[in-house]
Amino acid sequence: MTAEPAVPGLDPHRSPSPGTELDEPALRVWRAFLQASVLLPRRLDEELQAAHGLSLAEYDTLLHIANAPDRRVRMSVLADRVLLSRSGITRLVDRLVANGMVERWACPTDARGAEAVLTGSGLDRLREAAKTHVAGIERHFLAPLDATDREAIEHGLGRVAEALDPCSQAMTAAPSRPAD
Amino acid sequence: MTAEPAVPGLDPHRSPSPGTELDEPALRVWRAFLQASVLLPRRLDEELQAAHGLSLAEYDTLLHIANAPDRRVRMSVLADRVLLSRSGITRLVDRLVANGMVERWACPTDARGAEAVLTGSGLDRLREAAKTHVAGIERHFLAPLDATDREAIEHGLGRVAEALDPCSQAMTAAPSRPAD
DNA sequence: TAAGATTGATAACTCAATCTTA
DNA sequence: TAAGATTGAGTTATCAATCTTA
Repeated sequence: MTAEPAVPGLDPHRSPSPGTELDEPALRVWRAFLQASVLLPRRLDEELQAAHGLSLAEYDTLLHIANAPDRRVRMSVLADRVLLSRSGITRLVDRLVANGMVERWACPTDARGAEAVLTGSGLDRLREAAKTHVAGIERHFLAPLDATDREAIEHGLGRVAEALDPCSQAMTAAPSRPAD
Repeated sequence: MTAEPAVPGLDPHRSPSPGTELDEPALRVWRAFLQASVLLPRRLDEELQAAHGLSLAEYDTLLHIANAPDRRVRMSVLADRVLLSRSGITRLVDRLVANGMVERWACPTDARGAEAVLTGSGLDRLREAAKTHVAGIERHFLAPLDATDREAIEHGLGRVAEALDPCSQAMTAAPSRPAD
């Protein structure tokens, strides 16, 4: 008991080597973000899985294909959007193909390329799953946030994400409009 | 081109079955959060790995042990803190033990239990890694956020996380004080 | 009988190497 | 020679089953 003063250089209450640690408020923001960033996707994944047998990544992939012109996307574009590696998206699409939600087509303009194309069944699955998923986002993410929180999170985390990967921002900023 | 109007029921511009989709602002907050929640931990993990051969989860585990009284923690407590399953923490601690950063001791008060104990070498590794990690958090997470953003993120995402897992909040709210 | 921790089997990702076409 | 996509090997997580002690 009376807890050892904790590790110098790590515990916010002591400051042995300045610059090596976060002050208390900074630590609290960081931990709040870290916790939410683990717990929230995990919960949404569980709900999606339980209700529709889809993982969050699979859902997200279907959604990106569905929102693309003609409901077809190049594999590499898809990988960028879903924040997965090339091989990762190959395997994920393999699963969707095996379950009849997606078909793989050769790219007409570049014979090296492949396109993932949503099937009717895939669209149906997606539409069903969307109800669950949207409800989950509203309940677990949006509900606890007031207008100020939402504004700040969009702004702040938007900048954070943009700095980490400038490419992936097209989608976030201007959803499904060709030019903006 | 001129992008098909996208999938009904999924695209914010059309509203075929109300309640099935998020409005545009909500969608933007959500996507900002989702992107940051993938990209930021990934980047911090890469930096830690490159500079010190530690994953983010390993770092976090070492930190929790280090900040515990006596630098020792029960495995199950550790699992809760690091948001890992029981078997997950067993395997992670296995790696830390194999690398000499942690030792496994029998729990004195409950012979079923085990405690993870930080070694001197583990503490050294942690201290070194902390420099990199704190710098990364400041640079990639805190720097793009102004005071308002931080406040909102701490409050808002704090509530989000708390609703998803009431237990895991003890740490976030009151770091390393026995009673609060 | 239940709780703490570990082990076996499995899933989903990564990197590096490969194959095909530009 | 390089770019798009896939395959092979390895890593790290999970769940379910097991072992030990309360």
